[in-house]
Amino acid sequence: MTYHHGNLRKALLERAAAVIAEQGVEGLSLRGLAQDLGVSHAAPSRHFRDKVDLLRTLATEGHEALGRYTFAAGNQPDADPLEHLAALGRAYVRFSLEHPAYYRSGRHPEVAAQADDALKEAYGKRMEALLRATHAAQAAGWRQDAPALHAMIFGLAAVRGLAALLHDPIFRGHVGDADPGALIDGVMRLVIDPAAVRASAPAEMVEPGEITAGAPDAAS
Amino acid sequence: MTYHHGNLRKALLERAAAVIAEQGVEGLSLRGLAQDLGVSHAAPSRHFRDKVDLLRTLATEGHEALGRYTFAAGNQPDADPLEHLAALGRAYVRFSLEHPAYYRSGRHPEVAAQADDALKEAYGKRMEALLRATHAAQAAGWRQDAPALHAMIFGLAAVRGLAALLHDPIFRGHVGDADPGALIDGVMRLVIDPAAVRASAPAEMVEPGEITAGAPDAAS
DNA sequence: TCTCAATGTAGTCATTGACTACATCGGGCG
DNA sequence: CGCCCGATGTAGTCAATGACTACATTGAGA
Repeated sequence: MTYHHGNLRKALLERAAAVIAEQGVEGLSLRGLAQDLGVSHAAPSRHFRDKVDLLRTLATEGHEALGRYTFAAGNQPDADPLEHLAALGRAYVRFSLEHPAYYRSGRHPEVAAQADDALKEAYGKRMEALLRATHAAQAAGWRQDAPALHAMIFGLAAVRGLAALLHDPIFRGHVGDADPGALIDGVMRLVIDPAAVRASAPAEMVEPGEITAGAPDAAS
Repeated sequence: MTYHHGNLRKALLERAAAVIAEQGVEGLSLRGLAQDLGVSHAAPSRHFRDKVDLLRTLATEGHEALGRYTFAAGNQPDADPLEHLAALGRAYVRFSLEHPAYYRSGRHPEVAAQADDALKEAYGKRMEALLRATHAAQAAGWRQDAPALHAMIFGLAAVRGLAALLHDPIFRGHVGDADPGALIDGVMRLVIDPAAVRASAPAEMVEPGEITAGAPDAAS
């Protein structure tokens, strides 16, 4: 800690995440970060070309972490494809609440406008995983009438919008006391909508009385 | 135009909207605005206390305009409550594409964090109108099993999320050529889901078999 | 006509991002 | 073993910006 810091890059990312969680991206300043870590104001430039570069790095990490988080949440071995998809959606929203810095940096307009290959690839991997899960759910009877792309975007829009609402102080002020957990479950039930699957003709065999019974073939 | 501008306040709002539409909120500067309009750098402070005050004014105008826009789009006299709700949703997303400055200022985190009474009221009016439309749709058989609040938030999250996706360059890059209009229609069909209503017991008389017929094209 | 509130101007300061030149450290190579 | 050089951090600087203060101009109404 004398002249060289040790791992300034990592420290910058961690401190930035803490600041963003507290004050949002708008409250982040490179000079403030340097001061917090006890280095000179120019030190961060050795690790990040500019402010967007730091945010983009955080955003890329966030997409990768979100991928692991949703994978872990959706990987219950006994879940049928519909429950799997619902679990992915619930995990997405919970992740946004538990890791606000990842959420905010990942959706910052400057970052999206200046995305690099690493960020695009991390984003693309999530989309591919989601599309696979969507296909599996459709094969199990969910929204079979819709194009897979529309069905995927429908689910993605719902969870992204719900996360946005839960991060929006104006919305939070209007719905008042609502418990986020109950809201997430309730909304995701409307997105996945097992009743509609049972009402239409299911592709796999589903007994019309069982609600969440196990369709064993959960295609990873 | 010699010493006094005439209507600087209005000119500032209009120019700000144009800048935001082009470069986003991040590209907006009060001094740049003043220069564009040929006034001194301190002139804007006579009409807006600070930058957030200007954005908040734009956001409030935007919520009011969105209310009128959706009301106009959803007010087809012969539409049933489900089509009405779907029209509101489609209008929301179209509005966000046609008026990006209203959309972006209205969802800026600084603005949401520093909302004043006027903004909260404009927001609340939209929520009330949406809740009424949701109640009507539920009375007509839509998602009757869900609490009205959950059903409303489900629809709101879907359209807000879809708008966010359509404004996100990374998403746009991944879905490629997709036509926004077709996407909006396709996703809203999944949100409103007339088939599920007809499959369960409808409150109003609905003939099973017809899928998308009957509704006059909600073009315009 | 005179007054004064509304509106615009000029000057200033602190903060911030970004750039350049210089200092220090430490590992690999002669 | 010692030197060299790339990596890392420092100090200084500049332009852009938001926000503040003091002053100037206008025009409507008492």
